[in-house]
Amino acid sequence: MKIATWNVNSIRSRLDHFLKWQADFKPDVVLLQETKCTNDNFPSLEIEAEGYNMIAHGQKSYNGVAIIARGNIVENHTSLPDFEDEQCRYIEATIDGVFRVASVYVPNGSEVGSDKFDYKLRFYDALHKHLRSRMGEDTPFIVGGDYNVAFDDKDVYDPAKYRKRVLFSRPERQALHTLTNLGYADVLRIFEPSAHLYSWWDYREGSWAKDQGLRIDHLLANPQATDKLKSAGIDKTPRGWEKPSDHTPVWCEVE
DNA sequence: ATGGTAGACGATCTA
Repeated sequence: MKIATWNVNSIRSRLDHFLKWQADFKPDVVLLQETKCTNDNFPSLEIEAEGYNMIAHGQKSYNGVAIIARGNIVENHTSLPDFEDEQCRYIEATIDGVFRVASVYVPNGSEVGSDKFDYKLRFYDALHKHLRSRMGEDTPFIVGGDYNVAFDDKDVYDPAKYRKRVLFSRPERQALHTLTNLGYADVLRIFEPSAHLYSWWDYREGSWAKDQGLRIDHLLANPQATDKLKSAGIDKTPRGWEKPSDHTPVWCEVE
């Protein structure tokens, strides 16, 4: 079973890319971020046409998350518990009653020290508390999304440049690591321990052509899901298409 | 300190 996460930067403007990728890659579960549309405007019929189900939690213009799966989806959260948030950044569901997934779109943070940066850290605190509360459950659980933070130097094309900047500053890395410290695995690194791999390339400065990216999209797995992992990778193909999202899918295969 | 690009939306805001 293949599970992927993808920040599509508007599902409506990326629908052709999504459908092509869906047909080629044949995922069983897809976790989307930055859908940028209300549930009413979500192109559900096209996405469901090939035998998929889906749920979404979206708003006008910004943010928005969704879960697409071949199996039966039962929604259990559309926001982080105990975190007042008008922005649509979290959705969680049970698939076929046997495993759990969540799609998370962590705030970008704008600039270190800004109000948006503070909001990002508070979001991480709420995410940490929620994932902690799920630890110890027997159900396999995979939380995929745009975490807007890179784990380590090898996840950033120029670590020195980003050391004190948003996406790689010390407080952000500490916040991201609190999640793995709970016992959730950074799935990609189980299979690719040392390669320089990225999931996002800025639209500006020809970053894609120069392969100047960051790995800020992650799949985190609880121990029960980690034990079932078979493979993982980053599918760079859609990033090379015309008018792409600035992010590309990150995937894993589980038993 | 600024600008570089993209998307939503209809002037800027967010990333």
